[in-house]
Amino acid sequence: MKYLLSNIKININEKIYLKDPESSDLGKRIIENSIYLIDTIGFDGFTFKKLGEKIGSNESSIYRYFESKHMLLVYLTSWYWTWLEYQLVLSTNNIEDNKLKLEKAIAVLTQTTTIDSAFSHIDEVILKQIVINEYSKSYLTKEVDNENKEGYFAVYKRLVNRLKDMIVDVDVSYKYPLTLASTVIEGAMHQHFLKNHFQSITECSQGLQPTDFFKDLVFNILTHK
Amino acid sequence: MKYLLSNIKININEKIYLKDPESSDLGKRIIENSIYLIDTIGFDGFTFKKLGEKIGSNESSIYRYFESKHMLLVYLTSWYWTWLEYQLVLSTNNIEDNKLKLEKAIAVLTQTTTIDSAFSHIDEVILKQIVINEYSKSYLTKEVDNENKEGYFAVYKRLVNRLKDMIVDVDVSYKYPLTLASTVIEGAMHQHFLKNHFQSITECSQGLQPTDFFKDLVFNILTHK
DNA sequence: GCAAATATTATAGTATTACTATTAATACTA
DNA sequence: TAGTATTAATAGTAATACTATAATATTTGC
Repeated sequence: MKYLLSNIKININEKIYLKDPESSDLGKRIIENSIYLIDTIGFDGFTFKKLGEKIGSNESSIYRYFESKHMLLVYLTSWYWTWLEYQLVLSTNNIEDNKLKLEKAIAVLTQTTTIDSAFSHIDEVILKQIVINEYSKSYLTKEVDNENKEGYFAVYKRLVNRLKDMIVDVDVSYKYPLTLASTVIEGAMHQHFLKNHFQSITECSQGLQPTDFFKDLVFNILTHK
Repeated sequence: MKYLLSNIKININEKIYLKDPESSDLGKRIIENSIYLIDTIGFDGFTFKKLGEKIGSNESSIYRYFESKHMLLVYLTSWYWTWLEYQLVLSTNNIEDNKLKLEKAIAVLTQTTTIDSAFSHIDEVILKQIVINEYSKSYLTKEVDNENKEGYFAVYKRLVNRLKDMIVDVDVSYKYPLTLASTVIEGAMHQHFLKNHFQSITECSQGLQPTDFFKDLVFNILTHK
């Protein structure tokens, strides 16, 4: 899979950045190190000034790539969802059996990322942590409707729709395929968070993964129709 | 129910505030108006200075009640979950049939709040909106583990446990009662958000409520065991 | 190989935020 | 009426989230 991916570029909505970070060395350093820095100090404590210090560059240079730290978060999470969509398609592409296909899809979408792919300057494992801890901050804002119109959340919505399609393929009669799909994707992130910080309100742990719960959930809902 | 509640005081963990806002007129004005102001401008844009202007008081006076705006959010959401827990207990108390009881519980926990209760200075309907839009910001922080130890999220966790108990009463054999309970409570908030801002990834709308989806989900999971 | 264009860096500056500290005014209580 | 607690007013601080501008480096096009 690494080999397959190595010449692929993840395309991000051009409205999200001022200058494409993939187009320069500085841009790539911004992306690579913002992932580490946000993971370490959290998005709330993260500033372009601190990032500038970390990469030995200037705050003002970073502003030439992203309008604000909010837009950088939108970029990073869009990148992640695009990458995950790619993983999803690669993993389910040739599966004929609809149930097996859905099972695989749930696994890809709900498990912790362990794959370190061919995108050398991006650490997907840590990026997933950022998505778990910070993604909702990108849309829980007063600007969400405008930003949604600009297409900032398009990839995420497309991913939910892909899962929905696979749910429908398994059971056309099920009344809430979209709601189930969005619940699985968001719910998995939430369970990963609970596993790490509020263990008393989930069975999920090292031994039992969110994936196990969601597979059980979805197939019990669908097959008993 | 209004009558029943009228002499009840919602008790909040004393570590959350510096001075009990229920103990003074200014305190109550802080709570009442912070709810309206956060709903209007969002938690990110909310400041104690703006709140001071709104209530004709001084920024520094508000700081005598709450250490920071973060702690005010923790207070408001703790108040909401305590109030919801009370609603839950009142609504399910005398129901003998475990299935009916669980059904009622899911309804209370996942529906939009329409009840305007006896707590005159707190608008629960708007407070619920704040919980939907801002609650996750109270725990998606680097301080979450310390604050969790201080008991800031205790009511929320207790609520999840109450729902779990009712799930177990309906089906002891089900393997993930806690994960299901936390998924229902958090998932419902998420669906309300999607309904308002990302309608394309949920069937939920004016006609179809998150409650319908979650009742269907839970009873399909449990009864077919 | 050199000028022009572009990218990056450095410096400075601004309004706002999220507070803290201090003092003054007011209200309530013994 | 004095003492105490509460609230208000004012000032100040370090940091944030930027913007603007000039200087320097780097790339590229001919």
